[in-house]
Amino acid sequence: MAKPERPLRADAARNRARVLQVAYDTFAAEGLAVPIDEIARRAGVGAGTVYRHFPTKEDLYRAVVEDRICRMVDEGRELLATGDPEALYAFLRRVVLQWGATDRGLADALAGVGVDIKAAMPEAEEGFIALLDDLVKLGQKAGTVRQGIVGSDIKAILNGSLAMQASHPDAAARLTDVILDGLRPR
Amino acid sequence: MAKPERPLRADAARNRARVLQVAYDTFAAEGLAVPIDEIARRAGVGAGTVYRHFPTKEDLYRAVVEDRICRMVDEGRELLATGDPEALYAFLRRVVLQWGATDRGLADALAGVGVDIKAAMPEAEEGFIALLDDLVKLGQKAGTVRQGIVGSDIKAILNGSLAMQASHPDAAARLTDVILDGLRPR
Amino acid sequence: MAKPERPLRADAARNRARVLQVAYDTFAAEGLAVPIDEIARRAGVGAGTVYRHFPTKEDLYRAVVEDRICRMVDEGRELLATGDPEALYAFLRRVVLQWGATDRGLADALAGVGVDIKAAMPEAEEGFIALLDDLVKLGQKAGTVRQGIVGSDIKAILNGSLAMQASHPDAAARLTDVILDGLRPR
Amino acid sequence: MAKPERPLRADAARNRARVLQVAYDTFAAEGLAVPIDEIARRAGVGAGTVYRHFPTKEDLYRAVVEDRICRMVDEGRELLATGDPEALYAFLRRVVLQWGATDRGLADALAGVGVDIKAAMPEAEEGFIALLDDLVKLGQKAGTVRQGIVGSDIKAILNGSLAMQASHPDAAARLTDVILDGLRPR
DNA sequence: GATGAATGAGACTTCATTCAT
DNA sequence: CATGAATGAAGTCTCATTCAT
Repeated sequence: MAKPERPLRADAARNRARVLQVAYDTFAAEGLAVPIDEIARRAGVGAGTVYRHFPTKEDLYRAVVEDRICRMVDEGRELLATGDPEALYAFLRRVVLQWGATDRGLADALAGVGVDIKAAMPEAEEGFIALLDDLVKLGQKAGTVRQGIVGSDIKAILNGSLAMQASHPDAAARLTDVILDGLRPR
Repeated sequence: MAKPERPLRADAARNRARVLQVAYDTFAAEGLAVPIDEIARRAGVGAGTVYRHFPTKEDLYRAVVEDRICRMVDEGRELLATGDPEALYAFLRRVVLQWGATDRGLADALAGVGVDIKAAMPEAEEGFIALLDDLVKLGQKAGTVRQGIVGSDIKAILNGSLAMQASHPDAAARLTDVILDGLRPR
Repeated sequence: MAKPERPLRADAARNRARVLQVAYDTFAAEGLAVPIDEIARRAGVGAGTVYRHFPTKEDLYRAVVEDRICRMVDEGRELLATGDPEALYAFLRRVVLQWGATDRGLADALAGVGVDIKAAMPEAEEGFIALLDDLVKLGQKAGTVRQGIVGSDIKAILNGSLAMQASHPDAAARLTDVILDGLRPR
Repeated sequence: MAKPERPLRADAARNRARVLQVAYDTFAAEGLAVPIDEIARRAGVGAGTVYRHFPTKEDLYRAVVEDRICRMVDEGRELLATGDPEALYAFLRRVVLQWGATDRGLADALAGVGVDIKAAMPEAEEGFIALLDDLVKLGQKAGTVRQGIVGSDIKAILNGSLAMQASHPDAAARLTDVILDGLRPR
């Protein structure tokens, strides 16, 4: 996928991957305010190298988010493949409680803080919405999800749940179930 | 009430109120990243004047948020006084849809972005939680709110709902109802 | 002395004196970096009142220093009147050890930091030099001060001794005697 | 010597040296109140460059002072090596009259204005005191320096002499000899 | 005359981005 | 290509001085 353009020299690819990983860890742990120099330092490269791969800070952040979303989608696809009527709920719980707990950047990204996903990464956004659509339909067919709900609604609710988890981590598990209850047919 | 201390000179009070109003509008519209100088400019005062009233940027933000929370609490108290078993839901809908729609700073504040409300404004926080407790109990007595929920849970869910409204304003009305449905007894 | 111009209303005179006293204490204790607002606050007056009496911060500082120098001269005159051949040394010891220990502003002033005494307060400067001249002559007549020394030399050495006292207060008493020994005939 | 760490790129070393030189000249000529921006401008670099090499203004000042002190110590060591019983006096005269005449920052630094040498640069301070100790002992052995004096006393007296030179440059040569006379045995 | 609020220039510092090595 | 030094535009905050009350 992406745009191979030119296969990138081996060391360059290694650097790119390392920067991406470090940026992910750092944004997740400390938010978007971390200077690029700091990320470069932690990745063991010069600031210039970061800028070679990601021309602006926003580009770097976007790449991090895109990577995250793709991983989320991968996990969701696996759950979908099981055919479990509870797959949607299992997916949302996992994202909120496991990812959200360690990844402040993810919540921000989904909420549109720092980057407009839809505009910046239409493909990732589409894939994500498509997954949610599929999970919703699976549930609706099995009667575990109320009618009238679509994939983008789930994304909105996921946003909210992540924000809730970020601000009230202790109550998040219980309250996520409360919120998800609202998605079930009465 | 509050702290009379000294009634503040007429011009000072005028400027303080204007700065607070401008800061509110500006934070609401553009988030926390706006420079103090810009707020001063819009308020038609020198930067020094802002700093006289609010020694640090956080102090200003805190004052804005405190003001907002107090207004929210006032509205909530009115709804509570009607004794309507739906008062909790009416309150949350109003906060999310009417306030949240124009007030990005409010969502940030409740989510703890930029200021730790509980630490910075314990009184405002307490009053808010107390209101939510009362609204919850009213609903529980009338059977419109499920057992096991407490005021701070509502605050967490409100946070989430505001984040949701911020990122998906078009679907917010419908989805807020979905979320609130989760609070009702099954 | 000074310029009576108009005898100053009683309350104004009181304010002026209070500001001067507070400014002296504050500069002595904390140096010249203290804001005028702080001095006004400690004096229990508005900043505007300070500026009415002392149009600039330098004017205030100058007045403080002039006042100090006058007091120094008064003490020196008393010692001179005793006719004691050691009067010069007694005077210098007292100024360095007793005044210098509590009055950083004095050392700064004599050293020309913050204000040029000779230019700003020619009268005070002249009176001070005249005193030193008299003390030197008294000592020279009695054979306790070497020839070739004049009043302004003493002022220079006093400056140095005050600087020494400021930076090494513990050794100042002993070392002041060492320095003063250099003034005695061999 | 020093800390090789990494040899610093050629251009960086050049800029660092230039900033240090300009800072030295500027502090010497105009005191510590000069803004960093002004030093950057005179050095022909951006303010950020100054901050890269010297993270705070104090760091810059400290580096300037440390450099000065090291040069002083070097000169003193040379004089010591001659074994001349007058070495201490020659050293002090040279520092006061040649250095002090053009270097107000040096006097300030030794006096502890703006930076606490002992705390900030313990090595430089120790080396300086050790040199003075050696010079004193050389003189005491030869009978040119009175007993009971130690290196730190000389530092205190040097401080004073520099202050004297700063405020009364014309009389400094003569009066320095007077002060130094006090150090000789009677 | 006194007050203290307002002013606004300017200090220190940070950091996204560029570019010489 | 990688490096990391240089840049310079902001940002926050301070304070001498002025001026409306």
